Amino acid sequence: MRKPAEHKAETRSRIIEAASRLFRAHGIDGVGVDAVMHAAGLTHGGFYGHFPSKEALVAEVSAASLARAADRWERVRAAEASEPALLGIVQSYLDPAHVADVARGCVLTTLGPEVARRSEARQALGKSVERMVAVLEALRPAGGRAQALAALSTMVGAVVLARLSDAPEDVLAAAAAAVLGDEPGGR
Amino acid sequence: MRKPAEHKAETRSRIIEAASRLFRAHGIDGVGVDAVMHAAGLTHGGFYGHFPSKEALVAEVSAASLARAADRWERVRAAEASEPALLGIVQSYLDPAHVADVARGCVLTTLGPEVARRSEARQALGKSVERMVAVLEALRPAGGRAQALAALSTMVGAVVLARLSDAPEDVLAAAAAAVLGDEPGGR
DNA sequence: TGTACATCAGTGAACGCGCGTTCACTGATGTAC
DNA sequence: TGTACATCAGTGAACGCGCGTTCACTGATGTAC
Repeated sequence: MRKPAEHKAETRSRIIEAASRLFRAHGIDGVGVDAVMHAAGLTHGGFYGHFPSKEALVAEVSAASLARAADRWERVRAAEASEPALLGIVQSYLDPAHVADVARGCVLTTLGPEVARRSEARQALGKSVERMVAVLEALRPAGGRAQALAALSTMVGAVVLARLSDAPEDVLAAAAAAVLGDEPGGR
Repeated sequence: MRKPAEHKAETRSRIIEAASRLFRAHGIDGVGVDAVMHAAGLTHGGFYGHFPSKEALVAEVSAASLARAADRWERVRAAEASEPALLGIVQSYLDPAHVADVARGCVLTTLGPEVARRSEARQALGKSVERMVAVLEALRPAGGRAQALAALSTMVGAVVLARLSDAPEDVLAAAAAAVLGDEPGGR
């Protein structure tokens, strides 16, 4: 069954993409190696030709998913002026569609606590978080890094809470108002 | 082995308390019924005399843990004036000790996404979240419910991010400044 | 007050099942001649 | 150009193990007489 040269790398990405969706939707411990391989159109035995362990897949998947989010933010920042770029990033993050689509949701909100318990995966996330904070800071430099960190905290927390809430829109709207500074209120 | 009348209820709480610590520390799927029962000083077979299923335990544990947090917030609110009460609540939530002590950490930050995937447990959380929001709103009524929701989002997100970060104090300090309104910056 | 019995919280063996991982094998492809 | 062989991505059976759950049993306690 030997395949053309780049075939293995393609299969590998297919495994990562399948795992990325499944882990976010059902949790890391909620998805077995065989389910991932099946979703990638393969049988479970082949897995260990691509990854040394499930833990290694988890680390790579977490890093890859969040890196993709960071890429998107940087692309938006490069393509638009600060104000519309910030608006676009915040509104698409704090969107009911993001809350509903767990399988494609931001890793920080879907797997954050689970990844925090796994040192290998945790460390693989750091760089992308930093890039996201940097984008937020660049889009509103006056607030400095602290305000960027607070904004990201608000966004992540709002999506987590919205997924637990019966009225997700309220949480999202409140968080968007706070992050974008529309009438922060009471200060 | 029949025990005094209230003994069964005491055992039940012991199971809930053990599960509460273990689930938060290792994730719901990371802890088996036997580990919970062992931590409660019992053998696994007795579990089903107290709960119909692991899922039922998960729902009850989530609800109980968050209700305890809501109790604490309400007690602080009742005991102190608004300003010190808010300061106390926010600072103890955004404390490095809270980030480090996962086993006793707020359910929203330790099990949020996991609970969001389990409808029974998710629904059991709603009331306590609402109580926490109500406390925040009461402590700063001018901002209304929206600001309270945003503040809770920031606090939850900050602890989640801090647990993923190599510099948790930065995230916590930034979130505390944003929530307490010390120099929100750039607005 | 003392004895016999019913209760039932907790025990521990057993169940079927799915997990992560290993490994001997297959067979399509690239390469050597 | 055509044939023989080596490679190696992927297969699928098998492994030991721990899971959630069931169940026949135990034995300390409360109750009835």
